[in-house]
Amino acid sequence: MVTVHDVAARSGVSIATVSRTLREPHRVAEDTRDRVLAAVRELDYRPNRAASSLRRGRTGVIALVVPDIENPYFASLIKGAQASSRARGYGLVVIDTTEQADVEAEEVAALRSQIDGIILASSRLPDARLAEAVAGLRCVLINRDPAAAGVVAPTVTIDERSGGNDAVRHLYGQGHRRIAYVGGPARSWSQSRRLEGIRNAAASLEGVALLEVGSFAPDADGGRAAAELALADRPTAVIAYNDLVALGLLARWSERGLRVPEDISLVGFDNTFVAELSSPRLTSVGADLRAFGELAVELLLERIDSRETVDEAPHRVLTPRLVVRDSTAAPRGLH
Amino acid sequence: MVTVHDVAARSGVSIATVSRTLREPHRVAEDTRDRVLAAVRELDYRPNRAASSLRRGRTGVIALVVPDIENPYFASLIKGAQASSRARGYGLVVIDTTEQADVEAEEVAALRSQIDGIILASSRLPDARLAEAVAGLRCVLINRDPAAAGVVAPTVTIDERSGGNDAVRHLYGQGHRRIAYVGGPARSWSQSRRLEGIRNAAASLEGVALLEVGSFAPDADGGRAAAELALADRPTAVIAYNDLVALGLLARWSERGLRVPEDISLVGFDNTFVAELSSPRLTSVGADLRAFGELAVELLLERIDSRETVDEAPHRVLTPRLVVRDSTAAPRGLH
DNA sequence: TTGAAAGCGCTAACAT
DNA sequence: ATGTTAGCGCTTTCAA
Repeated sequence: MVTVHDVAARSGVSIATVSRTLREPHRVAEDTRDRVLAAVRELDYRPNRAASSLRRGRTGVIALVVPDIENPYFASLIKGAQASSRARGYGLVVIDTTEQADVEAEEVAALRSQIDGIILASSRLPDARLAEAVAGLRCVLINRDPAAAGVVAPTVTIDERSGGNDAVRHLYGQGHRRIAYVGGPARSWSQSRRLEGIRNAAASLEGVALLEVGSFAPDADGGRAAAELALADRPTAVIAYNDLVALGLLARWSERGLRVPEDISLVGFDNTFVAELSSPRLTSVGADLRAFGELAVELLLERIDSRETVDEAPHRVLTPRLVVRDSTAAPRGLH
Repeated sequence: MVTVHDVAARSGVSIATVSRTLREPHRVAEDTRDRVLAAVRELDYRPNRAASSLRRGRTGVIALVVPDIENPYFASLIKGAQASSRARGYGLVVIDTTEQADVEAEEVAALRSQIDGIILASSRLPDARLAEAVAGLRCVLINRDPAAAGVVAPTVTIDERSGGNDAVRHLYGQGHRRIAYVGGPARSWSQSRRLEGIRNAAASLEGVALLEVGSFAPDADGGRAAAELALADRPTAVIAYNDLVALGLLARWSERGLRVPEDISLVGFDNTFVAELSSPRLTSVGADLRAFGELAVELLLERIDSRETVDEAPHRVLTPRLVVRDSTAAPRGLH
């Protein structure tokens, strides 16, 4: 293992100068710096992170906690966070809580002293436990209200209301007037916002009947389960809680001979990569998830670098975009 | 921050005894141990990893390097690795190389001194560079030949030949005789094995015509691009390099009115969760990817724990299973 | 069975 | 501008 001592010996300076050259290059004379850096390169010296962490009290590592790595939504989020933390010289450790609040709490507690900060995406912890879990921790919340009881942390969310609104208006513009919404988990933060946006849009648009189909699991099976019920009130278009639900609907409908978009239009949420996988491809409304992850990392690192503890935290809201693909068209009557 | 000193003070012993209680409980008197553990619990003491790493020369962290986190194949692999390393008390850091060999090499070099071992999944590095990258590193290779020039490392692979074989035999059993194969990247390890298995099976079965359709990108777009060509020689069934390619085929065929499995049967590879998303659901052959990830972690930790450097490395092969769903059926002529 | 003490590699305060 | 040195929290000899 190559240490500061080796580099110091090779370049004829003290170990302090080696460290300084790497951490505060401007405090070192140019020719000294050159010699040190040359030695660093020649020896392929890499500072030992454990030693550095111990001394500085910072680890250079941040954590990203997600409920499920396999979920395409979080996969993209992670991808973005990964890229952006790498670019800024931080390590990123990803924790998969397998959707269990207890695992989440325990992992955060275990990580506490080993990381400089933490990003909680779609935390499954109720407000009180969340506040307790992140107390005294530099932390950024994704998909969670900034007001979450007692937690002062930067927050980054998506304007789900606006997304719901866009979905309805898009369908309305194509001529749809009977629009169904297949909801996600009743207690979900996104679910309530999306529904709100959808309701608002429906109410403010002439002659729109909004048919609410209830709450379903936020995956393809949920969509399959909802397939029949969604058709009960004869909508000409359906909005699904997310892309996976939409694919479930699509699958079941296709089995019973219903064609999309000829017989019925379909809109998903989140705009994950699975929207490109189906046939027809899925019109979907969502934010750029990689950018979402990148933004969270940036906010966190900002927090970490400005050592002072602030009393107020920024709250950033991303605006989703509706991506029109092949699953939406004018209702049959208009042809 | 709670340290050994706090615990020592609270339980009336020296810091050495605290450390010993945690690392070698058997070397401490029972009542002492009880007192120390009580103090640990009361104070919620967690050993500082940086300090421990520095002293012991091991970090308690392993790395898993994958080409693309968003790929459902690797997502499942990660999920398994995550669970198994957590269970064994190790931290896991996941690196996404975004399919770039250079990034892979650089990340491995950077990680070198900060981890106890590394798992490379589907490395994009050519043999020579791979050998250089992992020299002197405890490492496990996933989806790579054990003989990879000069690297002595445990390997875990899937018996892709057997998978190819199963796919053909399944279709044969249903009555198919003209079977097409839409290949993946020509230089890919899995691709050549799968093709080999398919060829062998086709050759050993009475009256089977194998139609090789060439090499395509291993994603849905690759499948879309291959859709027409795959039909050129009038197969009654098609095997796709992987599930994503299969979904691409499915999508394009569906647009031109071809029905699966009524008009043509379709088999995917890898059995990822997307096989459940389509309509019809995709018959697919693959190993349990989570188990795959778990196994890799186990092999690595075994290597780490038995400190001696061994000259021979285990080579574990998983057998894939064919999961029959709705995309395969007897060819039309047999109805 | 327990304790005292050295030291892992690095950084930062202080001295020159 | 550079060097000397203390010490981060822990583990592990060595001695008692």
